Amino acid sequence: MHAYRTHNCGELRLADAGRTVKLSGWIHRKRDHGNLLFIDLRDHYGITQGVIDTSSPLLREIESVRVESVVTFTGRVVPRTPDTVNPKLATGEIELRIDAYRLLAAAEMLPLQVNSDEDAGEDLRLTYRFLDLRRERIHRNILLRSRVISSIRRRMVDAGFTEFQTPILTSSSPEGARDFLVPSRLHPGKFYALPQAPQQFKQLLMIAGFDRYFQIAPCFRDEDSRADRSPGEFYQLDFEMSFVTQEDVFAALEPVLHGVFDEFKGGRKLGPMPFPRIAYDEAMLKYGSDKPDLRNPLVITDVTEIFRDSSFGIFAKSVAGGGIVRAIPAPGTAERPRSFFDKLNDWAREQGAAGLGYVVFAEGGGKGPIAKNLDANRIARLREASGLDDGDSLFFVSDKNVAAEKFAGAVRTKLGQELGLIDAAEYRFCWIVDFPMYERDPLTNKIEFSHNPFSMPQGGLEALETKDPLEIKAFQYDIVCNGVELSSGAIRNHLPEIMYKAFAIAGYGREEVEGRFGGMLNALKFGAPPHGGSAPGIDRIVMLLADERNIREVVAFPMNQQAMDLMMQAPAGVPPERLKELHIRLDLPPAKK
RNA sequence: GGGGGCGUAGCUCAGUUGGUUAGAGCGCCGGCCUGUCACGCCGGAGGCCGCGGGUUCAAGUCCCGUCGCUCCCGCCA
Repeated sequence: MHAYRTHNCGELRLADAGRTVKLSGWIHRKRDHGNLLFIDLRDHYGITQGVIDTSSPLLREIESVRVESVVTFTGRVVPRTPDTVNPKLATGEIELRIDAYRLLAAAEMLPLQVNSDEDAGEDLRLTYRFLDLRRERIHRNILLRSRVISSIRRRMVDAGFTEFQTPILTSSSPEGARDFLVPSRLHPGKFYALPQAPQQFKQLLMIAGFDRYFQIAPCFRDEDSRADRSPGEFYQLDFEMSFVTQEDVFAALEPVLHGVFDEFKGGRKLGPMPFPRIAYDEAMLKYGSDKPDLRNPLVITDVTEIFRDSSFGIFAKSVAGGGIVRAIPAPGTAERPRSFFDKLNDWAREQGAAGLGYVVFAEGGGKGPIAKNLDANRIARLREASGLDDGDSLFFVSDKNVAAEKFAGAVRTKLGQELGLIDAAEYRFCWIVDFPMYERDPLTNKIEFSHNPFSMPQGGLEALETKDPLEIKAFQYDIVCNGVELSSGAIRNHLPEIMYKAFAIAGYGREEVEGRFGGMLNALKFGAPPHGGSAPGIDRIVMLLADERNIREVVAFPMNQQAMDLMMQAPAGVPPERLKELHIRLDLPPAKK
């Protein structure tokens, strides 16, 4: 007989009745009837009910074992009587008559309850993550993560991609975030950097002729966390392809993502392929965001001209000062009480906006504070521009360009939620394309790269030499699902001359570019294929599929918001000898009390 | 770096206009119970009300400071 088990806790069925079996697992729950004791035994695979009564001398002993202790039960599988079958359990048609028992590891009193859905505080859950991970929901999430990654890997290999590993200890990358640094013992005063992404390595693999690369790649960025952004580290499906256009990249990734979502979507709906392509400018206008949630049917319109020189003074003044006015529809809200509009206005102020204007369409005209200050002609134009009619209302925001655009997006999202327009059981993808290559820093007034400086500008060298930099688009794209940015990607700039010119426009001299990105430039000089790729975030994909709102729910051992591992107690100080060996002396700020 | 929320028993939380001995559910300990599956019933232990200061006859409650967690902005192409 096996030492620990002949079966797992999820597999016994009616057909096994009569067999003598051995099960091992954690005591999930006990129901003690005095002379009859039920024990739910749990392992990774499921739960099986054990039962023991006064006919066994072991009853008193097993009664006293605490939940979450690890035990082995030996006994006979017996069918349950029809009235005691538990349809909620896969093993619910049988139970185990316990006639031998072994305590493998006793558990102390628990700091959090494994057999409960009760939401423990996150710091407690992270301190005792090994217990938290026993709990059904998070256990399932981590398992889903594993299956999703397997599925991605299989689909990528089937699509002709080759998996690589790239260095973890590497040099500082030219990307935007802060690096995590690792001191070098052999080279005092020098530091490795952990990769923010394997960006340069995957490009080098293309230059090396490997054609189609992918990696489930760990990425490290020393930036503050968010609910959808892991502190410190996260994983990407990093891939790159040679001899491709932007559409070739889309055509490669779409079936992988669509396939994975289709495989794991459960009962939820999934939009069709190909995913819609939306230009960045259009996304900012219609959705007020470069990561629009397309489940939200509301579309923003620009109504700046309708308010220009109008008698609604606040907006007319804003427009005269170079501002814009954006309108967000709220269909079917005309009959809502005044408090509906007031609450949204309060919310807008909380968000730091001046307020939220609105017009209610009724009886062929307009009602509300703004409508009183607008002539009938302008009301009619608003109605036409927004495509609304009696029974609907229209909200307005006015501000300088970018601020108004973004706040209109926030209002669109808020209205979508308030009006219940967003179908939670649906996945809607889109590509955002044609990102601007450059933007003007509002503070310094300088031209700078708006996103990735290594993207190929649309129009190539000619565009850089002849066009207004702010008009130049890049072959750069994001993939977005349900308002979550899954990745950025680009067709890379693989020609040194275009790279020098692109950097020159942003104010970087030839020497500076060579100094900072010499390795990459050098590689491009010896025959680089046109190439491009993308890197969807694995954690975010799993988060969407698991229907979780916090990314830490799909990471087995995440750090907390302060980038600390509460269980392993990282980061930690190091002994002075280690620092000495590294030639590092600390210069700490005054200690907090 | 900035803003919001939270901090009371091992856990999740309640705690009224400041007013006797700070409560509940779960867990823990003890007792009863032979068909439960969130078993039930009876009893018990368990509190620096995050920490420090202040106002007051009186502070979990009000004020100031501080620490911690979390959500958002900045930041993250």
